[in-house]
Amino acid sequence: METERPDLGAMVMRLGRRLIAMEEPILARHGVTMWAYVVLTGLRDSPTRTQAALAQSIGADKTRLIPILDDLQKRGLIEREPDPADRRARLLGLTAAGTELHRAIQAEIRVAEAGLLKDVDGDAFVAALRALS
Amino acid sequence: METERPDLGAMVMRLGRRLIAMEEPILARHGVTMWAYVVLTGLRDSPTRTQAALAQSIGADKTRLIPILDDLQKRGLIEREPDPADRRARLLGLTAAGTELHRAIQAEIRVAEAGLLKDVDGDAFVAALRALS
DNA sequence: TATTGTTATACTCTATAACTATA
DNA sequence: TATAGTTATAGAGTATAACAATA
Repeated sequence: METERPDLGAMVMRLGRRLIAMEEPILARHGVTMWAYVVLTGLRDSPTRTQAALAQSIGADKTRLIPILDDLQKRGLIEREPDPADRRARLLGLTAAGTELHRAIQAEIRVAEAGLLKDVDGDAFVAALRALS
Repeated sequence: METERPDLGAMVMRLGRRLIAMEEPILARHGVTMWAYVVLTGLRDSPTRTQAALAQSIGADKTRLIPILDDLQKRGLIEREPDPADRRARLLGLTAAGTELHRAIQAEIRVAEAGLLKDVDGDAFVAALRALS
């Protein structure tokens, strides 16, 4: 039997805001926005794609991606070159610098997450969250 | 030891989007927006307040509240009358109809939530989520 | 003609600033 | 003068529509 509680949605949203507040200083210290970090993560997980496919995989609009990719490319964090086989498409991937930046940021985020999870059964929570998300 | 997994923030955001997608048809069927439902919930949890206090408690701007309150009042779901002791303030509360509408919506949401949680240890997940949020 | 990426535009959401009325 | 609520305005974020290059 379950006691009175807030809606799942309300709790998840509050936790989401808390996590963003936690991550934002880390991202800022490394000079990337949340979306830029999401892009780096997306490219690390699946390095070669068209921009449209990347946009869909991270849940963003393809037009929103463009200034983000422009910036990441200018800073040497991603590669972005026309596909020789179909010059309409752009092959995307992390550079060594991009890979390292992502690794560094994610490492800090993991430390912060561990601090948050230490009061609960973290493994069980993460397992359930993975199944639900 | 923890296996490779997405960031907590990414998973929580995905779950949040999933929950919103789940709730939206329920809310639409009852003719209320997400914010209107949040307002009803806020007033049920703590019936009497100023609009500014309500806004803060639900994490909204006070100016955003106004058209929502206008609509809820016009539909007879909330009471909103000047405080006799300080006529600048508006005393807010649910009407019987508002209480019943909120109850009906929340009941449907709980059913939908149960469907979602049936594949995981729901009680443990909710307990951890409460603690974290 | 269809598709990828891009640019230009419009729309939605949200917050800021200015105003009215009470105190 | 200070505060609650309201209205008007501006800003950020996002999506839609039009365009250029390639297939």
